[in-house]
Amino acid sequence: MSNEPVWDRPEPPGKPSPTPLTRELIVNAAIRLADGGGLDDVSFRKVAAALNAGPMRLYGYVETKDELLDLMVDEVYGEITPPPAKADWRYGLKHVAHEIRNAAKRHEWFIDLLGGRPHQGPHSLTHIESTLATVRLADIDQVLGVVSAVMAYVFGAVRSEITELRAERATGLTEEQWQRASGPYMARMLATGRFPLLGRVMHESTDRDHAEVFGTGLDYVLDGIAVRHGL
Amino acid sequence: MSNEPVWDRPEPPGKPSPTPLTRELIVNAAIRLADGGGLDDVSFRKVAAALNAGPMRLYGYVETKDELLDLMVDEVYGEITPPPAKADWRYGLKHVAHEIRNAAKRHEWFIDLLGGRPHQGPHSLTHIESTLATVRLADIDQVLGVVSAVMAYVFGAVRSEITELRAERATGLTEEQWQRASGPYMARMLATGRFPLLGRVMHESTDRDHAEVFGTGLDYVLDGIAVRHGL
DNA sequence: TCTCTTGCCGATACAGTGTATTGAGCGATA
DNA sequence: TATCGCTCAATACACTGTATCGGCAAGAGA
Repeated sequence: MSNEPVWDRPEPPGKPSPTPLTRELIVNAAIRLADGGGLDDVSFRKVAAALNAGPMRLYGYVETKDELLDLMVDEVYGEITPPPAKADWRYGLKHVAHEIRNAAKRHEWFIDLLGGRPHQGPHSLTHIESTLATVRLADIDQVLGVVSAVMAYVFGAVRSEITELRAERATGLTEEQWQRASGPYMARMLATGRFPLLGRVMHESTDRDHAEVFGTGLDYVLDGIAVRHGL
Repeated sequence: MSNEPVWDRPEPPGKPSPTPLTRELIVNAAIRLADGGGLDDVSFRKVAAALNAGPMRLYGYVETKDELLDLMVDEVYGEITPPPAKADWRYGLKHVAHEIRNAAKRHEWFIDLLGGRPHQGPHSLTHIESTLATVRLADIDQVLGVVSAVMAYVFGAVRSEITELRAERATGLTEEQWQRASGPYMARMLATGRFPLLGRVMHESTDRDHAEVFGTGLDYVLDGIAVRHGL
């Protein structure tokens, strides 16, 4: 249970222990592990081992694994630079969107954690605040609606991009190899003739730059906002 | 590893065993469990127990747990009714969007599985095909771009909605109770004065109907598509 | 009808997980 | 110096996905 947030719970003060250890040290170690081998490599035992400590030692600094994951997410939010204070709403939101995408490129696990639970860490909060500030509409409900819509698109788009990237990596990088792995099955399916458009997508589609695709989709959302609110 | 998809791998033929057991039975049992207690309740042991079988028995029908999850996702895709064949593109995409949202309302775990791995099941494929078919643009790249953008928004929006719903449920339904749980911490944060807009959101914001909020965001995306492609 | 073989099912086993509990050692205080 | 309290590590527990193995039961061949 323990829904009481912990972002400002104090750490134990001085630790003349084997290695001094901080919550920050723990989070950084966890992030390094996750960057290297994915979220599966983030276990209390492995994180502790990376810090020359026993697993149970961590519980002095972090109450539960979910809390550790929250801390990791907030840390990444801290890496995200806010849009220039007086930026145009459109430029500002674009900035935020690409900033999140870049963060997810650096830390692929980030996107897996993003939608899953509420983010109330200090970095998350300042991030939301600065994003809301970009949209200068009078009605706060409209501001929230606009930001939520953009974020929804960003989360969804980044997630699917990372997923695709992982899938490519898993089957071995090249389209060639994919043909050999999922190919036979997909070939059979396409041969049924029930999926003509999917067939066209797979055969005719030119693989465009991912960032560009992301930007185009984002422009749909921003255009829609512009027309609806006359901006 | 085993990237070879399994959607049409044949089942073992006759089973006059204690209970006959089918892949479909297994998937349905898993879905029932997940509907009841979330994805955490989907373990081979629990699913097998629900079918009066030993855990290892399932491996005759399902190669791995990930495969079981894929099958569950595809089953839910099967519940989604496609848009009317000759529907207007806008109406068609709206239909698909709400259909997915409704499915996620029935099966909250669905959205957790959605972005995470590629969906190549038969129901998933026909779903994608019929969605692509609603967008009648000549350039297949544009068709894909439009559908991807809409789906990205839908996934992101539904995910955050379900997440919020779960959070409410966890802290005990009422705003009142939330105030007592996360309240003190958030109150402290807001009291710093560093998050004026967030404060306004929490205090002034009227809690609108979720479906309506979802629809408004969706309209942003659709409007943007309309203006970009002159539809 | 009896035997052999084949294939499936369940029990057991293993490595891993998050975390509760317990015991030992050490630093600070009385 | 003796005691208290705190911290860290070891152990333990329940649980996960899955590999392996042993037995049983049904079908095939003589």
